[in-house]
Amino acid sequence: MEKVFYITTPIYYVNAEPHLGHAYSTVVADFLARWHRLDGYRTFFLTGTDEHGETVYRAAERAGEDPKAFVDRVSERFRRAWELLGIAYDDFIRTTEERHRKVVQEVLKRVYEAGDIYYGEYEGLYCVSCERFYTEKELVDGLCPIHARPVERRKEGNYFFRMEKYREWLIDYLQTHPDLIRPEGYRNEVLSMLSEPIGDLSISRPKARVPWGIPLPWDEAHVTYVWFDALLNYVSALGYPEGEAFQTFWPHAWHLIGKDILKPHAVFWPTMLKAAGIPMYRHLNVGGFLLGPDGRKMSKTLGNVVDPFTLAERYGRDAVRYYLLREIPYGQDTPVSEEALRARYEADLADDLGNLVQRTRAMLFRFAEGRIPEPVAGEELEQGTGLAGRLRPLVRELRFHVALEEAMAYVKALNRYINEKKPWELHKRNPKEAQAVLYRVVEGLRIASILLTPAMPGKMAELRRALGLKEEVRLEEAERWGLAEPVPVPAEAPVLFPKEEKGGKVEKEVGQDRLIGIEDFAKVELRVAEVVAAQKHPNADKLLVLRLSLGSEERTVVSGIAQWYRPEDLVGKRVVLVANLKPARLRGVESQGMILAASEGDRLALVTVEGEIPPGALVK
RNA sequence: GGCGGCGUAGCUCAGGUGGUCAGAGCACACGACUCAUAAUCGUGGUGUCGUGGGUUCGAGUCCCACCGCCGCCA
Repeated sequence: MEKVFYITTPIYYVNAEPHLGHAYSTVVADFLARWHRLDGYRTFFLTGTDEHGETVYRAAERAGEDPKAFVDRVSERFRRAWELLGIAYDDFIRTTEERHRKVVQEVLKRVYEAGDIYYGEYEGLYCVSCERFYTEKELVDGLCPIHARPVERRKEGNYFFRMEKYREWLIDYLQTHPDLIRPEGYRNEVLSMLSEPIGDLSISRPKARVPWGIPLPWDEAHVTYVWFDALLNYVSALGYPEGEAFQTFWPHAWHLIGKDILKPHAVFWPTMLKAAGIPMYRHLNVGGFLLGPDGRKMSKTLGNVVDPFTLAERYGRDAVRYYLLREIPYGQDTPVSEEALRARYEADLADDLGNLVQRTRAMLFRFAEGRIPEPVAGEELEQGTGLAGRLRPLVRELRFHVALEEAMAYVKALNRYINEKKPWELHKRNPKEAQAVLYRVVEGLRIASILLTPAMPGKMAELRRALGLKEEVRLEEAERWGLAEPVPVPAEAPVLFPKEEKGGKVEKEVGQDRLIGIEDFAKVELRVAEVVAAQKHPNADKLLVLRLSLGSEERTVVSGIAQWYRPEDLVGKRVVLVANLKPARLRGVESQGMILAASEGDRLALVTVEGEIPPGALVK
C-alpha cells in the first residue's frame, strides 16, 4: 500500500500580521510534512491565506487601500514569515485565487441543486469583527463577548445551508470514528455541541453590504459567507473534483487547527463535505493556545507577546522550531518565553548536541587522522537503530515533545559513551579501539541527526556536513547501523549552536539622545518587595544576600550594600526591586533582580516605599 | 446551571487496559574528567501523586464527594 500524507494548516485570516500562534501551527505542519517525506510518504503540505469577508474589507478601508492590494500585501507577509522559519509547503493557496473561486462556486451549485440551500430572512445582533450574529443572551453587557464592542441590529436576506439535517449523521460518524478529532477532549466537546440542535448555517451576505467575496452562482446579489468559502481551500488546492492530487491526497487529510476554530472545522466542514458528496477528512488535530511567559493569554496591552520572528533572528529558525516542538505538548495551552527557549537552546542544543559534534570532530582529528574510521559493530549504541520505530507512532499521535525527548536522550547516551570509553586515554594503548569508539559515536550522531531533521532541517544537514556524512537522508537510514563511510572530515565547520560570550554582547553605544519614551521605561518592571531574610555573602565582603518576598513568590537578590547596612537591620524593610532583570551570578550566588538605592559620594540609602502597600505591588 | 478537562519533586513535565509507578529533564550541591561551546559524566530528593471517602489482596492509575484553575455549552 502506498504511503500518502496530506497535511494542512488553517489558512490564516489576513486582517492581522503573522504571530506566534500562526507560527506554531505552521511549524507543526512543516515538521509533520518533513517527517513523512523522510519516511517515504508521498506528502502534500498546504497552507495559505483567507482573504474574503467583511472584516478584511473594512480593514482595507481603514488602511485606505483597495481590498485586493491590501490582501496581496498581507498575504505576502505570511509567505515571508514562513520563509523565515524554514517552512517547506507544497502549495500556498489564497482564497482570492481563481482556482479557489471556481471550486467554491462548483460546490455551492451542487449543494444548492441538491436542495440543501434555501433562502430565508434573518434578523439579529451582529458583530462585525466576528462576522456573526449573536443572541441577546450571548452578549456580555450588551457587547460582543469576543471583542467587547457594540453589536448592530440587522435584518438580512440570506441563503441557509441545511446543516441541522446532517447533525445525526455527524454524531454517528464521530461515534464510529473515535480518532477523527484529537485530542479526545475536543471530540467530546464537539459531541456536546451536537447534542442539541445546531440549526442551519447562513452562508451568504448581501453584496450591497459586503462586496468582498465570492458571488453565489445563482444569485449575484449575494456573496459567500467567509467560512463556507475558506474551508473549501482544503479541497480546492488539490484541484477538486477532478484533480489527480485530490484523488491521491484527500483521503489522507490531516487538518491542524487551533481550538478557537474548532466548531467550523468539526461541525460546518463535515456537514458541508457530506452535503457536497465529498468524503470526510481523516483527522482533525486541535492545538491549544500559546500563552505569554506569565501564563496569561498573550495580548499587546499586557505586553506579554512573544514574537517568533525576533526569536528566530536571535537564536536561529531551527532553535525556535525545536523549542516549540520540544516544549509544547500538542493540544495543551502552554506558556512560552524567551527564557525557556534560551534554556533549551543552551542545555539541549549547544551543550549536549552542538558540543558533542565539536568534541567528536576534535577527536577525529587527534586520534583518527581526520577521517571517519572503518565501520565496526555498534555495541550498546546500536540501539539507536530502534529509535525510528519508536518515534513513528509518537509522531503519528502528535506527541512530538516526547519524540524529541527520546531523540535527545540518545544524544546524551552518546556523550556518556564517550566519557566511559575515554578515547583520549584509549588511543595510547589501543589506537584501533579508540577509532572504533569514534566510529560508533559518528554513527550515533548520524542516526540522531536523521531523527532530528524534521525539527531542525538546516542544522542537521549542517551537522552531517561537519562530519563528512551524506547530507540527504531517509528515515530508514536511521534504522541501519554502519552506513557512515570512511571519508575525510571537513577541516573547517562552524560551531553548530554558538552561545553568546560570557558577559553578553558589548553594550550598544549610548545614543546622543538621552531622553527616553514611556515605552522604554515600561520595560522595567519595578515591584515592592519585603526583605524576609538577609545574610552576608559567603565569598564577598561588600555583598549581602537578601531573600525578598513579592507576595506570591520569593527571590534571592545579591546587593552591594554591606558597607551601609547590617543584615539584621534589613529584615522587614520594604524595598523596590527591578523584577524583570536578567538573573546574574555574583560570586557564586544567583541574583534574581536588583534593589534600588540612591548614592552620592560615599553615602548610600535604599529606596523604600512610604505607607502600607503589600509586597508585589507594581511601582510606576 | 449542564457537560469536558486539568491539579505528580523548587520549575517544566512522563506515567495504555490497577500490582519495581513514585519517574525524567532543568535548577541546586558535591565529585570525576580534560576530547569538547566554562562543555561532558557520576552521585544526591522522606514528593500526603489537589482534599476526603470508597471499591480491591493491592490505586496517581477505577468510583463518589469536595476544593482550585480552565474550556465548551446554556
